[in-house]
Amino acid sequence: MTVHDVARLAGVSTASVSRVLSGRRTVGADVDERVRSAAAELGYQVNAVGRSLRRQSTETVGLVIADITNLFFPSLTKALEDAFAHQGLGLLLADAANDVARERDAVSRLLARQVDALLITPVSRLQSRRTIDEANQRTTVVQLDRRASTKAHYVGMDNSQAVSDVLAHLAELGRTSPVFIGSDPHISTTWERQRAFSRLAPTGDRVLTGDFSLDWGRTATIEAIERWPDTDALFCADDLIAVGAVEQLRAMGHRLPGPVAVVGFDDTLLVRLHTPPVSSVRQPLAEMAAAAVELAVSTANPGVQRRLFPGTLQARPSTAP
Amino acid sequence: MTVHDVARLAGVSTASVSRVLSGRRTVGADVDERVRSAAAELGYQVNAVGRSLRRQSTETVGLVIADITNLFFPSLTKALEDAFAHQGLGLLLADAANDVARERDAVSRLLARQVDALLITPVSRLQSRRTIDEANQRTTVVQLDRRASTKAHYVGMDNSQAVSDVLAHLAELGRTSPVFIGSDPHISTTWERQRAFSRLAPTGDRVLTGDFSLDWGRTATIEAIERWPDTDALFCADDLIAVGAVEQLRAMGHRLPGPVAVVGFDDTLLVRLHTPPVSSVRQPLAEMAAAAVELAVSTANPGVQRRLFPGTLQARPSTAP
DNA sequence: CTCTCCAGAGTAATCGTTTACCCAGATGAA
DNA sequence: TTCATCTGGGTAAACGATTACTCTGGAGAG
Repeated sequence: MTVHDVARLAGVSTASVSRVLSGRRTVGADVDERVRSAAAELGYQVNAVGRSLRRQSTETVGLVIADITNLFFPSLTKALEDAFAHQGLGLLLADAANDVARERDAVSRLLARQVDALLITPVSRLQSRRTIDEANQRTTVVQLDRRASTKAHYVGMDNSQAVSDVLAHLAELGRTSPVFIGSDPHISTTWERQRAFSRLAPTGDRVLTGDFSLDWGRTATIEAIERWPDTDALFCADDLIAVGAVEQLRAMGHRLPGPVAVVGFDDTLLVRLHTPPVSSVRQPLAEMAAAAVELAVSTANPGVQRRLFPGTLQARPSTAP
Repeated sequence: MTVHDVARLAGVSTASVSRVLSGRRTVGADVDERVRSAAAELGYQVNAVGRSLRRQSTETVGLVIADITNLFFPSLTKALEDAFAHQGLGLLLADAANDVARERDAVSRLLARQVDALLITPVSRLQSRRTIDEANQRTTVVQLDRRASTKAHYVGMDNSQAVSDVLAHLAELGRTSPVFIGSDPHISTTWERQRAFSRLAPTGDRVLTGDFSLDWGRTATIEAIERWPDTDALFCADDLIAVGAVEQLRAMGHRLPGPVAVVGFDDTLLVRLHTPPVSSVRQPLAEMAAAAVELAVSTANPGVQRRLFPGTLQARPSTAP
């Protein structure tokens, strides 16, 4: 079922069929009508592969997610899928499973498929740079949430501002001795949040780093309370750690809300549905996705763009007085 | 950068280049060597669009997810991505956002892209049927987790067995008056679980149906306890409802573990990290994904396949004595 | 020595669509 | 009336890779 079949049935040339169906040039009323009804009769649908080859554009963008089991990324993926589908663009998904080598592989496969743009949440702040820079020479690359290269676009949250907001919130409640529980410092978001904390918090040197897990939240909590007994807030680099911290505090006999507050990042279902609910910084996913679309489809090249969006603290019982 | 460039540099024909790089026919040792080094020198990478057009195969499968915000589906997506990437197959993702019209759209877009197979978790047991049957005439369709048509392959969990296992577990603990809290009965899994419950449970007529939400879990719990005061277990169609039920029970002053047990489906992070942890039936995602791959790539057509895998109850405090 | 067969290599057709280019006829201005 | 312009349509050349087909030379069988 091709344009030729439609053309034959309609008694016109393939050029006319293409013109009618893609609407890229006007044609006479009768030809238009004949083509449309022929196409309808045959149930013809354009073959996107042939079109892509000729047009040199696939109307598809690649998305490389650092770790799709991390609850935050499905939310981001959904926001992106929404935004791109709205533009008629498909999303070719790949998971890097937190592994730089798999990430490089995924990027290479997506490039071979001639994606019109590549979205990526880099696995590692340092080690993903080369992969991104190489890809950036072949297509438009947009870094999302995390960043590893200054040569490619970036869309994310203003972590500095977010950290500052959270600290202000804590201070308002009289909590002035927070400890930062970081996750893996190879992750750019964690890294940025931690640096902002060090710069802005009264107890800026109280920082622990570990990995992305509930257990790390638990052990870090024990360590924090032990090393700094006057701790009155645990500022966690992400929600999973925050939940671990809350669990540990309760296991240690603390009440929540109580003497030690806990706050996380990303506002995933995890903290919203937890008992008690845990405060967390929400990223404006829809706006970020819209910005990603804009950068991905922009033909004009006004240099590398960096778009930072404000995060908003969702205050919940875990930080209540 | 095309086969022509490589051919010119290597001093051979494009046919030879293609043969070496795709490895589909043997060539002489010197030609092989010359082509490889020319390709390496130019950094040539095959253009998958051209290849797809000629080979009439995109090495890509489409995945239409009913609702990607439903925590279970990201896990499924990850399992699928893993399994298909392993075969060198890409995953083109679309979200139906729980809407039959959007689902139809997504399917049509994926078909236009000539996906080699289409994976789908149908939005509605009844209304998705036509979309699936139509797609099934154009490519191989595999229904996953949920099903709407008997004419297309299906890979899922044996809900009957799972329900039976859970009831046995409850009975062992002396709980013989369970209530089933269903979700939207248009969802095939919910529907099957509910029917199995009605058939197998001693209190098979105690069934409430609502929607996929925490709040429904809450209100259903209230209603259940009110209508059937001897209720000793809440058998929920999914984890979100189960968590809602647990929350409501606690709000009503029940202890957990305690007189009323709660069990859910899908074993998402939600129930694993909840306090108290909630029992749930785990689906064997990796096996299901492997089966999906097998069906998707199978060229031989031995008729419509139905692959059911056993679920395993993860017993946790919410059903403890 | 002749004939068949085979391996290795090249030529060119092909996949389905778009579009550069061309042509005919009509329109309108001078 | 003449010439430039415009409109609507067709022809055929792309896009990039694969592969059916062809050709050549050599090996092996008889």
